[in-house]
Amino acid sequence: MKRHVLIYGLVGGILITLLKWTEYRYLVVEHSIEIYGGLIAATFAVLGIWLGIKLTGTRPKIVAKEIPVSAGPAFVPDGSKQENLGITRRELEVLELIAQGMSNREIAGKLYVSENTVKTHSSRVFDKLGAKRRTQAVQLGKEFGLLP
Amino acid sequence: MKRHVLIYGLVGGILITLLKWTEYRYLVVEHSIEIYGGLIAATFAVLGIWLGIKLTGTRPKIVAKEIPVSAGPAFVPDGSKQENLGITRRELEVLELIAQGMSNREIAGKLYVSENTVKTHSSRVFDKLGAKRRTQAVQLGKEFGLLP
DNA sequence: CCCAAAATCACCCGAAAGGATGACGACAGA
DNA sequence: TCTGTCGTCATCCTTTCGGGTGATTTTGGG
Repeated sequence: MKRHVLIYGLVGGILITLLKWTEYRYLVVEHSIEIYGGLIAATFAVLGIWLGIKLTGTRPKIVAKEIPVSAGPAFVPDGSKQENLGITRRELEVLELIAQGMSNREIAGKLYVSENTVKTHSSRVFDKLGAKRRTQAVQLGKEFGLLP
Repeated sequence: MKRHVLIYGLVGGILITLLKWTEYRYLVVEHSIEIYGGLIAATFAVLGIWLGIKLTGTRPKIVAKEIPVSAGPAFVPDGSKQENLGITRRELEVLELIAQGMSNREIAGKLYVSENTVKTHSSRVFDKLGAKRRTQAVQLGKEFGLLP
């Protein structure tokens, strides 16, 4: 900032010297006073504008700009975990429906199979997950990345 | 922006008129030319600075500012939802433990109460959530923002 | 074609969960 | 002080779950 003021003063000095010279050169001319004034006005106006821009332009106003970032992680089922746990498609399917709060009977209806079938699937998936209850199976399923 | 240029022109006109007047008034005085020039210089310098500031000040530089936003979801329990559903502290507490996959017996042990007490709490919270099963209660609890 | 894995279904039994109801003490607010 | 809510516990009964076992059918890969 000090640099600008210094430059401004310097340029001012040079201008004054210059004007002093033009003064003696054009004072004889009629209406030279208007030309002289206009010149000074124009010069200092430009100079002022430049100074003004310099004074404020280098200090950018900080504007908070909200950036959405990521809203939904977009769940992707962990196929590798599913594999090394030996969980089959059907079993995972049943687990998902369990996680949605459905009963064995409801799941059986949705999958067009008997309730007993659902029970075997769920029993197996509980075994593989190491769960004793369906709520625990859901919890573990999420931890393993099998469920959203 | 156009307004500023207009004001600038107007002030300029007034200044010129003013200077025209001072010209005839002080031209007789020795060295009035220097005073005159200085006056114009100062005036237009100030004017220029003002214009420069106006020209740049209203155009704030946009600086991207990353705002954490997500990263850690940092779950906050929805107290209002809990209230307008009429769910008490204890009931929510039981619901949370259910969501972690615990059995009624385990919950009873953890809370130092009888299993029957846990069953009443869970029954009540199921009622208030409109759930028929504990897995469904967990699912609904998450949807209502009561659980992480 | 054959085999292994997967999916299907059945039956039994015990454990867990859930519904309904009643009761009692603590505590806060009217 | 009276009342309502909350938390606690119990009992009875039904439903759902989960474990165990066995069996049949489908299906995909060698």
